Amino acid sequence: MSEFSNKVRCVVKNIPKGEVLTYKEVAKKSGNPKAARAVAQIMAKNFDPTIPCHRVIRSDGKLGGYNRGGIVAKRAILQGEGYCK
DNA sequence: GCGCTGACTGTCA
DNA sequence: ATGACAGCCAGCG
Repeated sequence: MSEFSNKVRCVVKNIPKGEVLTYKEVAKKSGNPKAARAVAQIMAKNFDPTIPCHRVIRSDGKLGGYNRGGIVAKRAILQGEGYCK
């Protein structure tokens, strides 16, 4: 695992309840503002149970995806935490 | 080292 | 506003 992936996990893990960061923001905080795609790649295949990946969304305001119950579960979790769009 | 893939993003028609 | 295109990056075979 490279340092970048580790950073990504750390950033996502630190997202407060009720808040959501875009892949771009996460990538930026991880050290690579242009690695939004890489972030998505890490989340998509190497999911970490300690990370609330459901708090990571697209810059469009769309949810993107979820590998742990589907986009539906993700939406439900966000709404449950207070993120209502 | 090369090429493919993907939960992305920004720009143009 | 919507769809198509190109650019970028890390992980894997």
